Amino acid sequence: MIEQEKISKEQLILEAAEQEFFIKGYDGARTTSIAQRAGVTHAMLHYYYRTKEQLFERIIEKNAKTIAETMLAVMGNPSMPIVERLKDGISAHFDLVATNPLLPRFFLNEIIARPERYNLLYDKIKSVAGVLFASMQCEIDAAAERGEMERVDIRMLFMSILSLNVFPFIIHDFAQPVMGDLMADREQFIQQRKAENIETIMQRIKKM
Amino acid sequence: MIEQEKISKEQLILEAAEQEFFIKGYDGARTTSIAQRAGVTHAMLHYYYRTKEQLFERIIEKNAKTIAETMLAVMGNPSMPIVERLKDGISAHFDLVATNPLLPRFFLNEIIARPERYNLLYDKIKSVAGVLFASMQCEIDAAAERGEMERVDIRMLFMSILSLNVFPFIIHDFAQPVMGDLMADREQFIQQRKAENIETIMQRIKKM
DNA sequence: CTTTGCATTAACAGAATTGTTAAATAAATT
DNA sequence: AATTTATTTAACAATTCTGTTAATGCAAAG
Repeated sequence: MIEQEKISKEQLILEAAEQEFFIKGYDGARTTSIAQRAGVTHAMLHYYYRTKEQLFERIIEKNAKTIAETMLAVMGNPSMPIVERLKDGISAHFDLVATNPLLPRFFLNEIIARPERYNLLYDKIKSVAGVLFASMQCEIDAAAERGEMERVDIRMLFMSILSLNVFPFIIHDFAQPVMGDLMADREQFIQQRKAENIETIMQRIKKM
Repeated sequence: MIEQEKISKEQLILEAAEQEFFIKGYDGARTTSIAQRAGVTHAMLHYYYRTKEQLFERIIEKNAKTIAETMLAVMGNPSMPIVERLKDGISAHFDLVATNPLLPRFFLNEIIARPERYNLLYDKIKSVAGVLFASMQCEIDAAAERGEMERVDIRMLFMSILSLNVFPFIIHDFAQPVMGDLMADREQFIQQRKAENIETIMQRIKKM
């Protein structure tokens, strides 16, 4: 035999489940449909993952790290001066979202439908965010004092960056036919969009 | 008897359904749960609306006008000079989203899960958008020529405005505990956020 | 007051979906 | 090879959810 393409059925099921859950959400996904997509009987799905619930947990686990990384990425490289740091943060965050374009909508929907489920991840984000916001606000205030940038509220800026970086991927499929040729070449559009977001935030914090 | 608070059961069911569908989506909503929320037996729901499907259609119909209006609002008042018009558009759009904060996420989720369902509304938006983009791009180019603003692509600008105006409402519940006191007073936060979005876009199109 | 039509309820039927099990097969271990 | 362990299948059980129906109540019109 050939050096088998030994992608185990267990793995196939996991990948099929991710696709299904990302597009249809927990409630919309069907275990039979996941199994079909993976090319196995649905009894196999239950054999490996017992319940739909537990299979879903595995998908969450698998992506929790990416979610946390993505959130952190917005903060940029702490060793850079603040303006460069912000630029770096926007860019790194945008790239991570672009690599996992379905993740934010999925995760937001799930956390809205069942907030209690995500207390672990959530508490972590909350505590880390508080500290990072405080330290970055400090740097911004200092830079503003030196006349290097506008004094702005980091939390508002953060919300703007998230909005600009995430929302275009949420409306991607909806917007594509409306935008003429703008989004025809995905790679090109993504690069343009990234530049646009950086430009927009840089203008916002520019000393007036 | 008193001049009865004659909110018909039919109406109660419709309102309960809207809440349920907006939060949980079509798949997550349960007809029994909607009936319970409305304080009627679930047979009543079927008596008035026949199927879950048809009840859902009614919710879509009821909100289609708002959706269309909201999309149009971004374009602002055509009789104003372009820079003022953009400012007006952002403001009007933001207000509409703030009044219907759950609508965008609901609608986007539904259109992503079942695109074929919304061809009517969709085609309309598509044809209108093409014309409006073209005419606004014209005005922008002319204003840029006169040195009144940066020359920008209206479609990119549009996407930025949508992102800034819609996304904060999508992450509202998630962000609130993370943001310290910033979002404690809803009304105040909404006003601040609106100002922030206008400022961000105005800076973006300012002549450099 | 009785007939007509709408509103309401409870009980039930059907379908879809998740989950189980026992038997069969294959793979690995001794 | 014999034994054990893991994988796979098909059939089925249980539950949940949607939708129906037939009986009952109730209010207005004649």
